[in-house]
Amino acid sequence: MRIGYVNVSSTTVYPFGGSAVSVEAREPVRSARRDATRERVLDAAREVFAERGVFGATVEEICDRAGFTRGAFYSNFADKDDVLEALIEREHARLVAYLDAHLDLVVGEPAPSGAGWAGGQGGLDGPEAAGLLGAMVERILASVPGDRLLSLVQTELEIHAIRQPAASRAFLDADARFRARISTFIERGIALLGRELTVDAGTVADAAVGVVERSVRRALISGGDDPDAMAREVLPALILAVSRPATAD
Amino acid sequence: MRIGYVNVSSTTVYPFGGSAVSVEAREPVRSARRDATRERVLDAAREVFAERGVFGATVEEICDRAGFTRGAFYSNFADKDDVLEALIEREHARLVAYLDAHLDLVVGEPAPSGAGWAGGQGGLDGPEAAGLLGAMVERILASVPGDRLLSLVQTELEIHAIRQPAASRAFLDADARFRARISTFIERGIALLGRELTVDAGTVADAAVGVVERSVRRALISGGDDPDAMAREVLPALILAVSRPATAD
DNA sequence: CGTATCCGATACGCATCCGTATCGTAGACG
DNA sequence: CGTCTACGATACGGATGCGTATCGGATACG
Repeated sequence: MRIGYVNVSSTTVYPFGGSAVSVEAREPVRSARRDATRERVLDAAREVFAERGVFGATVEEICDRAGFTRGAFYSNFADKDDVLEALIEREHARLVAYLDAHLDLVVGEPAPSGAGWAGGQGGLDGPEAAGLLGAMVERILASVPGDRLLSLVQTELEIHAIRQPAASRAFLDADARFRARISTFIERGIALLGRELTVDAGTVADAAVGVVERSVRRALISGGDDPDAMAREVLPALILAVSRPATAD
Repeated sequence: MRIGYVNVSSTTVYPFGGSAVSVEAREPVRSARRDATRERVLDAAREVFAERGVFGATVEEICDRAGFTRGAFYSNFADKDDVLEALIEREHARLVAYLDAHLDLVVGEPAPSGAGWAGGQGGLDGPEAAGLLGAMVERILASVPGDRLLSLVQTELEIHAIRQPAASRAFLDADARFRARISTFIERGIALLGRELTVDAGTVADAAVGVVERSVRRALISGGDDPDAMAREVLPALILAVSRPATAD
C-alpha cells in the first residue's frame, strides 16, 4: 500500500530521488495530474454512493465510472472508507460554503413584503411571521445544492455511524459542524423576525433536518415532483411554534 | 430450491405421497416444527438486521444467531430478501396491533387535567392544548414497542426502496398502511382536542415520523439516555402549529 | 415396532470483490 | 533529447458469501 497523498503525519515514507532534501519538503506529493485523478474518482464515488448506497458501492464500479482501473484507485486511496472520508470532507466543505453564501443573501435582502424582516420592537407574530418564515425556508431549501440522492447518503452515513462509531469519526465531525451551521442559521433567522427560540437551537436544527430528509424520501418514493413539498409545508409552522416574540432583554 | 411454505400460488409443486389428493389440499405445509424454526430465524434476522443493517447482514450470521445452519435457512426461505419480506410482514402486523391497542387507551382515558380531552365547543388553544398534546405524544412514544435499533432498519429500508423500488413492494405496502394508521391516529387525537388540521394528515404523519426517526438517531449518536428527547420537545408544538380550533361545521 | 417422509446438517462449486505485487509508459526535468 | 520517476494498468492470490445437491436423523403414522 503506497499512498503519496493522505496522512502526511503518518509513518508513510516518501521516496525522494534527490540527494539532499530539506525536512519541510516532506509535503504531500501534489501534482496536477494526481489532483485531477483524485477529483475524478471522488466525482465518480459521489455518483455511485448516491445510486447504490455506501455499502452497495464497489470499488470496481467507482473506477469504471471514473474511467480508471482499480490500480489508479489504490494508488490514490487506501480503500473504500478512505474515499468516503475524502468525499465527506469535500462535500461538507462545499455545502457549508453554499450555506454561508446564501445565509448572507437571506439576511441581506429585504423581506418580500418590502418592509424589512423585523416588524418592530415586540417582534412579529402570527400569520405575518409565518409568511416571512416561509420565504426564508423557501430560500434556504432552494439554495441547497446538488443531487437530492446525496441526502440519502447523509442519512445512510448517520445510521452507519451509529453502528460503527469508531469508523465514522470523519462523518461525525463533519456532521457536528454542519449542525452548528444550521443552528446559527436558524437562530439568526429567528432573531431577524424579532423573535427568540423557546428550545435549544440544536434541537430545532435536528428536527428540521429530520423533516427535510424525510420529505425528500417521501417524494422520491411517491414520485412527487417537488422533493421539498412536505418540508415547505411544515417547516415554517414548526419553527414558528418553537419560538416567541423576543423579550426586551 | 425447495420451499414448502411461501408462494402457494407459484409454480412450486409439492410432493404428495398419497395417491388421491384433492386440489384444495394444496395448502402450505404447516408443521409445528417448521413454524418454530421460521420464528427463530425471523427473531435472529431481526437482531442481525438491526445490528449490522440489511446490507451488512449475512445469511450465515442470521443462522448462527438462530442456532441453525444455512441448510435450515434455505429450506425455509428463498434468500435474504425473502426473510426480509417475511420479517417486514410480521413486525408490521405487531406494530399496528400495538398502535391500535394504545390508540384505544389514549382515546379512552381521561386527560391528565381530569376534565376530559375536549375543552369545549370552540376547541382548545394555546398552552392548554399544547399540554394535552404533550401528554398524547408522550403516551404514543412510550407505547412504541421493541428495539430502538429497528427504527434504523425502517429508515434503511425506505432508502433501499428508493433505490430498488421493484424489490421493495412488500416494504412499500407495509409502509403505506403504517402511514395511514399514523394519520388517523393524529386526526383522531386532534379531533379529541376540538381542533382540526390545516394540512393533510399524511403530511403531518410524514413530518412526525421524520422527527421521531432523527430523534432516535441523534440520541444514539450522542449517547443520550432518552431516544425520544428531541421528539418529545418538538412534536407537540409541531402538531399544534399545523392545526386550529375546529370550526363548527 | 417398522416405515415413510419431513427437515435440518453437511459438503461442494461458483461468483464477487478485495488488496497487493509487478509492469509499462507518459511526463517532468536537466 | 535522454533519463528517471510518478502513476496508472495488468495480473494474481485470497477471502467471503451465496445457492444447490445430497445425506442422515428425527418424527409422525400405521
